[in-house]
Amino acid sequence: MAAKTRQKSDAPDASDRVSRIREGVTAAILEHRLLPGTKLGEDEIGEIYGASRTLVRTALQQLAHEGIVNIEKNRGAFVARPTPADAREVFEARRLIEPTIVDHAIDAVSPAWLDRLQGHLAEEREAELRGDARASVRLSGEFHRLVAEMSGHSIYLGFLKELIARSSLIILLYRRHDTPACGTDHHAGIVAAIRKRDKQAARAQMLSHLNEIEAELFLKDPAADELRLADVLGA
Amino acid sequence: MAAKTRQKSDAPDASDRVSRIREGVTAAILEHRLLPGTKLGEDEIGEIYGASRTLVRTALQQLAHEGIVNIEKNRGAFVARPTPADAREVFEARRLIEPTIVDHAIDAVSPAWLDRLQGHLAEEREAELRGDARASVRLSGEFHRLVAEMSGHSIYLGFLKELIARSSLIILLYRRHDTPACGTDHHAGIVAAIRKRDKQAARAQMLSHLNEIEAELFLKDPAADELRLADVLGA
DNA sequence: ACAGGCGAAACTTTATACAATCTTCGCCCG
DNA sequence: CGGGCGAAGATTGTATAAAGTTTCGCCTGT
Repeated sequence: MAAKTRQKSDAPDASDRVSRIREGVTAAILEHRLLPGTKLGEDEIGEIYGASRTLVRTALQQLAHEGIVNIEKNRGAFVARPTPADAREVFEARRLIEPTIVDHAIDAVSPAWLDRLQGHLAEEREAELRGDARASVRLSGEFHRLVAEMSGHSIYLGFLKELIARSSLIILLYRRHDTPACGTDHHAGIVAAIRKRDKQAARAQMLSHLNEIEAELFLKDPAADELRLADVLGA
Repeated sequence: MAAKTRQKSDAPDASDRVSRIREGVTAAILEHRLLPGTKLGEDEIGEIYGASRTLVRTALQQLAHEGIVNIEKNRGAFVARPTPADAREVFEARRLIEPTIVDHAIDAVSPAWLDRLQGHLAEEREAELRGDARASVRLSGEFHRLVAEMSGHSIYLGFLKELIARSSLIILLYRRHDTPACGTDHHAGIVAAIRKRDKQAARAQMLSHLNEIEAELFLKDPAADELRLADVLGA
């Protein structure tokens, strides 16, 4: 019922064309194929998806609202470039919300959900074995999203989708080493706690998981312009 | 800086025309001049604001993303009608986020902010004395938003804006008595705690404030269709 | 040789026209 | 007299074209 209310406005996998565009671009950003600062021209995207600029524009506006695209007036849309301050805010929000989400997930636990979680872990392991960094990044985020879906809390799910997308950009921009996404083992531990219906352990593991991800980042406050230049030179 | 990143995508008070439409409609919904279920025709709104359907459409899509408008394919946009389940989710989320927000607000406390808070309390009292229910409803929500702005946490602010807007609809739909919005006294108490920089008291007061608001609601699960009929008859 | 300004091209923004879909009202049939 | 079918009207979804803004290159003047 709650889901039905949002179904049309926010359809996650609707078959209409604007959703296809949105998801295509989102995937490209989340898999780090589109780097922060990249210009997303309307014609360009429209040609790729065989759609008119009207639809592309709608999709880009949605992505802007989700915070992974910036629309600058009369200049166009660009892949967002979160600042270190943004990064800290995102992770703080995740530390606040995700422990509560796992709580709810445990309340909703069922064999079917455990299967899905287990299957996801398998996918993650496989991608990492393959050395497929893109798939790893994507699956790593999808794990958290899966737990949120499991919680059945549509508002938390919506918030978390936004936070995950931004996190992906943040990790790309600020990670220290070439860490292979965030540890698959952490995810396995969280699933184990969910299976045991041990809320306290699940919350604690989720929290430390998030802390470790953030700890691997290099979040210094640069003069924003310096950063911009440095990145451009690097790319 | 963080704010600048979101400025264009999410501009709260930008001078462009689509923002004017969005804020006009939002205000109408928050002040309970537009009731849940009301159809928002594109031509209709466009004529009011002297804008073409393109701009109206953009504004409505943003409102849909904020959760206060539902867009049904090929049918149009309607003021959202949150279910009791939605209502419980919204208030749970607020209970999670707002105590943390007041914490941050206390960290950012300054004479200027205290003045703004005090001024807002005065406005609220005045509106209530005038018996201006519309202004009361609006100001009551704006208080929470003000605290969120004070916290300087742009992500929490964005989330809370959404939650406040939905809360307004929920209160309209499900309140038991004609309670004069949520108690101004609570707000005064919260401001007092902020002034004293007493985080524990501020969190506790915010929490009990939210609990009291929700306690005044009548959140039974009706057959959705029954509810719809009852409302229509009432209106 | 270099700085400043002018102009054209490319892009976004906005408006309008067209197509598809749904709703509604009337009519016919049972 | 009630229910279902069908066509007209209205509304949304999509595309295209006109308008405004920015940006970049080039030219001129010093």
